[in-house]
Amino acid sequence: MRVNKETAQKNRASVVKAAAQLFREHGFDGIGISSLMKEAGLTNGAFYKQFDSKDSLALEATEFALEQNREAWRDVLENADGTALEAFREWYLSNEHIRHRGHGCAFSTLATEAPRRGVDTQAEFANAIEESLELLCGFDPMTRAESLKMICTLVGALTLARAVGDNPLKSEIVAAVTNQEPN
Amino acid sequence: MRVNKETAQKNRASVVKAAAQLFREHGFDGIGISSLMKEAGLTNGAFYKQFDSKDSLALEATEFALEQNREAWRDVLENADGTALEAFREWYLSNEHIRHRGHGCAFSTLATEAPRRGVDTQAEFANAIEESLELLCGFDPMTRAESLKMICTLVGALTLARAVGDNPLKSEIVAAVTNQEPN
DNA sequence: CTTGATAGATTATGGTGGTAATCTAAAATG
DNA sequence: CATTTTAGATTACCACCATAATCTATCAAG
Repeated sequence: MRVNKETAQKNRASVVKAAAQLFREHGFDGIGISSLMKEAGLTNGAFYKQFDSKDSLALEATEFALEQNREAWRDVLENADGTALEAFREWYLSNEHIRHRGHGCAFSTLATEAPRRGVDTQAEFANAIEESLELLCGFDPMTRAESLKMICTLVGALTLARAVGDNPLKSEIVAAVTNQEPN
Repeated sequence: MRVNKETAQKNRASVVKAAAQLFREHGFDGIGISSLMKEAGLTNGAFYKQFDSKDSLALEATEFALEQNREAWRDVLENADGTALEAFREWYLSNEHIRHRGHGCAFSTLATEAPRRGVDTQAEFANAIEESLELLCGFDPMTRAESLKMICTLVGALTLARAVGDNPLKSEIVAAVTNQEPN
């Protein structure tokens, strides 16, 4: 049945949000439209009234996840207790973040999908990295290159820490990158 | 028709090899058994005479890819022209490597799949990282932590460089991590 | 208040995926 | 050489998937 324009907008947004989470958890090919819609509280049929195709949703969901990223980064950097950089590193490699892929850094979870997808997705990634980079540069006296390198290190560390399961290497990776003793 | 044991072994190996490539390119969910078998020069039906399931092949293919990794690393480190470390970094972030996901570093291409797969896969990852780490430590005067951090940086850089397509950020990422001027 | 438009539900549809049964011809066994 | 075994080919099966048609009830416009 029809719903008012406001509800329709909200529903659409909730699909994008659910997709942004589930794609990060399962990959684009790891989750289907029906599961996606169910998670958003809707059914199959509503999908094509809002989106052209799964691919088009994938692009939107990627944008959304990358935007969430930037907001989270800004939030952590702005509300840091000690130095912004230290706080950021520790938040980024916290056990919480390692555990929750669906709400975590989209660089780690979606970057490997980008090369298989279209140039639009890749442009989104480039754009998001650029903005995140500028954000980071603004908060600490680092050159662009230094900041960029730090992003690479953190993304690699998060990805690998997740890949080893509960192996001791996980703590060792975190420690090596945050310059602390492994626990 | 039946083939001799030697040929059967070779065929099996070629399936694992093809899988190791195609999984890196398309992800585990991005490629099907039939495509896999065709790439190996066989047909659908032969698959279940050699493997229990797609999942079991995924595990073997991951092992294989990770083993290829270690060999490639050793090769580059041993036959370096200048310092082993420099040569390694440059090889790792070469345009060749960035371009060819199917034959490139499995840390970058398969690590995000590991958390969704079983503990076996994760243990394989931990093992492979450990061995690669020891390899690296042996070649240059770096602590374990330093080597581990370097691996994270390189994996992150490769992954992100691939994600941005042909955007200028690609060269910038490579430059930032290899400490050279962006071209 | 009537009427046309439409978001979402229900229900197809065609294709593909993993898996398995059957067939076949060659290899292994004795 | 006769028999049994089996790797691979052919074909089938069932589930699931992306997509689409149809139905329905509400919204929006007049």
